[in-house]
This record gives sequence, structure tokens and C-alpha cells, in this order.
Amino acid sequence: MTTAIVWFRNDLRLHDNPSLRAALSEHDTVVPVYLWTPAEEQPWAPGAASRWWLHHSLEQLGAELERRGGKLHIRHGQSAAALLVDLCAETGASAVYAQRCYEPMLAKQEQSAAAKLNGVGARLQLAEGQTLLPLRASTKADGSPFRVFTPFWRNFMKEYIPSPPLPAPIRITMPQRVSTNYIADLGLLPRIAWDGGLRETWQPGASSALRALDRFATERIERYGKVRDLPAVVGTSRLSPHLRFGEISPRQIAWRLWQGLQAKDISAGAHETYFRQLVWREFAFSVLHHFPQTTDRPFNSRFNDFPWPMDRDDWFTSWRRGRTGFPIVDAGMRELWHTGWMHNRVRMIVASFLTKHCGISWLAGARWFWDTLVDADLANNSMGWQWSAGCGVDAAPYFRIFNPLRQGERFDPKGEYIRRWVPELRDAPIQAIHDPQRGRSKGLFDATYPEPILDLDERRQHALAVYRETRHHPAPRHV
DNA sequence: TGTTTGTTCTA
DNA sequence: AGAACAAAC
Repeated sequence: MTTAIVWFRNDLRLHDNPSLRAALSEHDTVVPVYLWTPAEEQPWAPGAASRWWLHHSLEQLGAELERRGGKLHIRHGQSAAALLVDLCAETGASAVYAQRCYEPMLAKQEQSAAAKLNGVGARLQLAEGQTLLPLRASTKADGSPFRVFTPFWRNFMKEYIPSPPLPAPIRITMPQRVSTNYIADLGLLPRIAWDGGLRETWQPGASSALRALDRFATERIERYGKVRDLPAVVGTSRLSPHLRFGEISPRQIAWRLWQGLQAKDISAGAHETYFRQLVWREFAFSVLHHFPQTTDRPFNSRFNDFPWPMDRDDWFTSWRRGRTGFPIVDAGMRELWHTGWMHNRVRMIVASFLTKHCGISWLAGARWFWDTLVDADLANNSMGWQWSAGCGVDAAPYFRIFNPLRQGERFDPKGEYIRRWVPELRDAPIQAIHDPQRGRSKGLFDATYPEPILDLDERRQHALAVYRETRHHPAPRHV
């Protein structure tokens, strides 16, 4: 009679879960656990919005386990290694099964867990699953990591073979009585109720993730290429928070798309446009894995002493609150605050505005997103912000500065997105919706809408000058 | 997956 | 006057 621990991490699902599957097939009983050790994840412990999601996701996972005769055990402590050693002693488990995680802190966590468990005669069995391909497989011919997306993409498409997801287990058999804490005791929910918008927007949990995937794959993928850049349209998959917590695996998404393609439900073009996004995620994980310092430092060392101004708290505050006076930026920042999510096109616009026009460090933006996004993912967030700031891998050229007025006109031509999120402009005529200064004197909209906090043209010129300087900084070195 | 500016062509 | 395009940042 053998017992194993199934340690759930960023894989809060029963479907397509290789660790769960292996534990069940190799042992008589299993103890499913979630370990909450935020100190170990610093300085990137889950932010407030992610914690909200995590709470509900754990509730859902617990319910799913109970439907199959199992139960999710909760432990809270300083280190996963110590908690696992305790659990093994308490249950007599000889092995711990978990998904390998590529975030630097989580990789460190699993190394120390493996060592500690070894010390008490138990083993840590790691399974791949966070990415479509194991990251060790995604290096160039000479063994060095990719730094440009397009070659990464070509290599990926050469290596990748779609495979079907594993089914969820029918029955979970547990040993008798293992003590547990309650999810509610982890204190993941906000103390003051700011989560109303999150509750009306999202339904965390694996079954909701599967429904979302199905809706996207049947109803929306065909138009994805056409409408994915329009924030007023529900045109993207909206799977990101589910994917972040592993309520759905990238393999489940890829397989569903693949099947649709085989069945000719969708065009190859639509499939590929979306699939590229999944591979961007793979690329982000690869970069994070090979360059773990890029969560806190610019990938391009020319930016090490970049003169981010420290004295523009007023601009940063306006940006966070969605009160910059630039409608598409404010709409995005308010969507983020209300729903814990922002359309990706708008993420690029607000990031370009913060880093280039305001000249504020990408890291400040990354931290704010980290705290407010329900899909905050270390790999994607770090890569996205460094890309926007122009200091990351395959980054936007320094002169690529989004003009928020132009971007608004291009991607929200009717101003629907702006009207939805910036109520002060609800009555503004279309001629003034993207550039309210044009209609301000005529009193055509709520005058409490803020004046622009800065002069776009002047700040653009300033950014060009400062960024041009970085070219004279010491050449980048990647260690 | 950029924006601006200047030039040329067309009406 | 305005579209289409190229070049520079």
C-alpha cells in the first residue's frame, strides 16, 4: 500500500494533468495538496487580483476533487520543501508528483523541495506541462537560447507535434484523515470589497475554462484575425487567466484548435494567427528560463543606466487611475481596474505611453500590472513590458512610439470601447472622442474628464532623444 | 504589432 | 485636396 502527494502548483486542473495521472497509476492512494508559500515567491508573489482568482480557482479544484471522492488539502507556510516533508511524515507518502514550473522562484522552490525530500527518503517526480514543448528542447543548434521570435517560431513549428490531452481521472482514492487548512484562511480575498467587477466578469475554474475554449474555438476563431485588435469586440479567447493558473493546459488549447482545423471548422490562417500567440507565450517562458534576471533588469544591458525619471509620481498616479486625459489609455487602465484584465492591443498602448511618453520605468508598469491583472504571468508580463520599453528580446525599435490618439482612431474607430470605460465621454461626438481637447470648449461632454497630462509631441521628441542616447551605451552582454 | 513628414501622383 | 508611398526617427 503506497501513498503519493499530488502537489498542485500552476496546474489547477484534473484534465490533462500528467502528475496527477502518474501518481494515481503508480500508487494506491494520493493526497492532493496546494501549498501557499508567498514568501518563497518574492519579489513576485501573486498580486491582489491573482490572489482573488487563486481563491476561487482552489475552491473549484476542491469541488472537482470531491466529486471524485478526493479532497484538496491546503497548507500555508514559509517553504514548500518543509511543508512537503511534514506531509510525507504525516501520510507515509514516498513520493511527491508535481508539474515543473519555469518561473525562477518556483524552479528554485522545486530544487530545494527535491533535496529536502531526498533527505527523508522521498522523491520529487516532476512532469512537463506548463509549456507545449519542454524548454530544454527549444534552443538553437549551438545550444544557445533564441533571442528573436521568428527563428523561435520556425524551430517550434518544426519540433511540435500536436498530441491529445490526458483524460481526467474518474476516481481519486485517498488515505484516511489528513489534516488541512481552509482556503478561506489563506486570506487571498480582498479585505475591502473591490472585487465586484471581477466577479461580474469572470468565472474561475477548469470547467469554465473548458467552456470558454469551446466557445472561442467554435464561435470566434474564424474572425480572430480580423477583430483581435479591436478592444470593443469580444474577439480574443479570454483564456489568459485560466492558462495562467493552469486551469487549462496549452496542450488542451492547441489540441482543440488542431481538431477544428482537421474538421475544416476553421481556416488555416485563423488557426495560425491564434497559434502564434500561444507560441509567443512559449517564447516568453523560454526567455524567462534562460534569462531569469529579466524580471527585474533590462535584457539589453544598454538600458542598465537608462535615465528613467524618479520624480514623475503625478504622471504615474494619473496613469494608474486612468486619468491621463488620453481616452484610449484611460479606457484601458479603467478596464484593468474594474475587470482585472485589459485587451492586449490596449496593453501595448498604455505600456508605450508609460515608458515612452511619460518616460517611467517599465518595471513600475510591470509591478502595477502584476498587482491588478488576474492573468498576471511572470514570463508574459516581463517580456511584454521590456518589449514595449524597447529593452527586451526582439524588442520594439526605440523609435516605435504609439500615438494614443492615432491608435484610438485605428482600433476603436467608433469610440465604443472608450464610451464603455470612460463615462465622462459617453456623450462626446465622434470627432472629439479620441481627442477631447477638440470638443472641450464647446461643452459637448462631462468637463470633469481630465486635461491631457502631457504634450504628446514634446514628449515624443524627448523620448526619441533619450532613447537615441542609449545607442552609445556599452554594448549589450547576455550572461 | 509605429508615427511623422515630405514627395509624387491623381482629381 | 487627398491618397499613396518612401524615408527617417
